[in-house]
Amino acid sequence: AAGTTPRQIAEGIGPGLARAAVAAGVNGEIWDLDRPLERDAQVSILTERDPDALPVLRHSSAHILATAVRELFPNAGIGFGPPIEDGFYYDFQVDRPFTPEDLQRLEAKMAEVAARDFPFVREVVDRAEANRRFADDPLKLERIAELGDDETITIYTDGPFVDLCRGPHMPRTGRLKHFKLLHAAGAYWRGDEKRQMLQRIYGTAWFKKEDLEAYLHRLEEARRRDHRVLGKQLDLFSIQEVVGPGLVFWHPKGALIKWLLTRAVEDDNVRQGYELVYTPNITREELFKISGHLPLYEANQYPAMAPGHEEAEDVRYRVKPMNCPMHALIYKSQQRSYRDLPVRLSEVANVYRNERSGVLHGLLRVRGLSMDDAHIFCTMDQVEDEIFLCLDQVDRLVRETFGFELDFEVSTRPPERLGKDADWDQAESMLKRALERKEIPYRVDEGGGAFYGPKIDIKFRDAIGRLWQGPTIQLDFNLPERFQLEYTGADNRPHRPAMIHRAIFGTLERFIGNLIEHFAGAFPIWLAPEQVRVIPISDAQADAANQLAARFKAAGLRVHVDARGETLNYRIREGELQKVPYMAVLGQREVESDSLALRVRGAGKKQEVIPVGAFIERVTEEVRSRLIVP
RNA sequence: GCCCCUAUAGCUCAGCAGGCAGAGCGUCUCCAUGGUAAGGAGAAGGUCUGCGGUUCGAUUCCGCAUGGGGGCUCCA
Repeated sequence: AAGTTPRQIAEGIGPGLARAAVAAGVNGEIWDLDRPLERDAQVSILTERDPDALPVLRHSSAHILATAVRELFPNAGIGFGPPIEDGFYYDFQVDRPFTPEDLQRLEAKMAEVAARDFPFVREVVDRAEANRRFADDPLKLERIAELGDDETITIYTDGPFVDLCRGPHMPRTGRLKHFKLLHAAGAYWRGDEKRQMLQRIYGTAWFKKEDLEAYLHRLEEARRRDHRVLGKQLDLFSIQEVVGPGLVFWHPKGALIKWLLTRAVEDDNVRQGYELVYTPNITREELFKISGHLPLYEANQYPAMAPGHEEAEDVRYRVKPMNCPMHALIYKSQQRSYRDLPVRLSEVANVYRNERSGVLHGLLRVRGLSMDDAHIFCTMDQVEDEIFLCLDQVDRLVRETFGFELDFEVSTRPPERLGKDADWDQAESMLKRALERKEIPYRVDEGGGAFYGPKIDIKFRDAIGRLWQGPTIQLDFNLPERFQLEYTGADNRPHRPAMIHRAIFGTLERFIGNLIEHFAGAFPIWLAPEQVRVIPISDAQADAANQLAARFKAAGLRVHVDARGETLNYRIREGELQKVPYMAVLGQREVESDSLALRVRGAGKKQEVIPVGAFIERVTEEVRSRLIVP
């Protein structure tokens, strides 16, 4: 009914629903509870059972945080406070950074503000009024100046706090009950690193106590799986100061996983018709001038080295940050006929990128990367089939092998780009057709492609629901041009091939980091660096243990014997902590009957005594069933 | 690179309002020879990240550097 507000309507429905209402939708559009309807309309009330209500709760929570900040820090400038996944943040301009004690005080103050149950009041103002109201807040004035003339400027007030905001909000602050401030950090104003840095406070908010607790538990679970901690505990890798940040040492157990993955992708490549190549780690920088990476990519490259012996002063070498130009050179090293295409070159190669120090993070962001890289040179007409084969590989190596659920996104032409529109049309439709042929649903990021070609980005979801960047398939119109790559067509004339970059695991560092967190260090039998640990109960079984281990080894299993002079309990505990999938305990009874007492990782006291032959059969079969290396 | 936090034994961490450093685990030795998540005893092990400054005296306070962490920006 025109003239009434959604709140009035909600309150008319009944007290139960009115309490549940957090925001209103009018004719499918999100509206404010206090904005009177301009004409008769269909009104729907968002209740807290509706997942769409959470962002509203969180946005209001951010305002309540700002309300608390203003009470404790009256001079604070107010930045932005949007809802984010699982929570909210708000940026403030304050004369000193927030401390953990500040967060505690603010959290208490927020509870107080919420308990006072202020209504969120919406007010429409004109530009002059808005400028007057926020005259002492330069951050807000900047925002107001940017608002278009056709935009409605709204102000929200909850108790003492007034904010420029588009809304919508909960009806009252009292709705906020289950929240927590998580941490404070610096953040650039408007996300621009050239602008000043504000102090950001992150928090989370939920309708139900159980949801908040479950969320905090998830955070705890993520910390428990941290690959940097597990990497040390399980002795998988290290990063050492004398060598430098972002440079990974793979210890024997981590190296084994890396080796298995490398073999998996190399074997699959060969079966798929790729050819393996090896290219140098350093090159004269001329190469990157041709490719255009210099000077464009220079900030991410290590600086040039001195010339080699007897070389001119201006001949400089660089360690390579990517393989593409080298693979292009191999393509170019001979005349190519259309009959030779596609040429598929693959290489698991070490490349080095001089990443800014602040971005490094364990295995997930490093400076020395092992890329499972490949480049396909083909005719434009072959692109679709080649993409299809790449998707096949992704399906086999990532989805089937690890059971990851995949998420596909196609990024199309950006405003600034190279290449003819006709080529982009064809390329984009081929990417999409390849996905459709494989019956893969995908999202489209319009304009999200690189300047040199469209791409498919693939993300995968780990055991606790987090999405990670996985495989990428990128089309490139630029390098074939820069390197003047050609093939002779059926018409006996030179043509330019298309080039596809693709990586299945991306980088082995990042992928293994993801795997460590996904499995929480408890790798499945086919990936576990140590598959079986043989534990003789006493010295009397030591020889038998070594003989048993030799039989396992002969069957292709990765086995260790723990015959240390420690108690059985102690060694069992150690095996569990090291997350070894199987422990084969050997006492007098087992030795006499050629059997072993099997303890399965995580199964506790539950154990079975089985004949050695049966165990070997069972485990080798288990390995074979998910074998990523034939 | 930017904001903040942080650095003590191989690991995880106490400690020191400024007076030549401590625990648990791990390592080594000895005893115990065990039936499914830590048996007992003893020993070794530290220029308290580095360089400056303040001070009679600095691991402790201050500055800078380096590494690490939480974010921002960037990204595989």
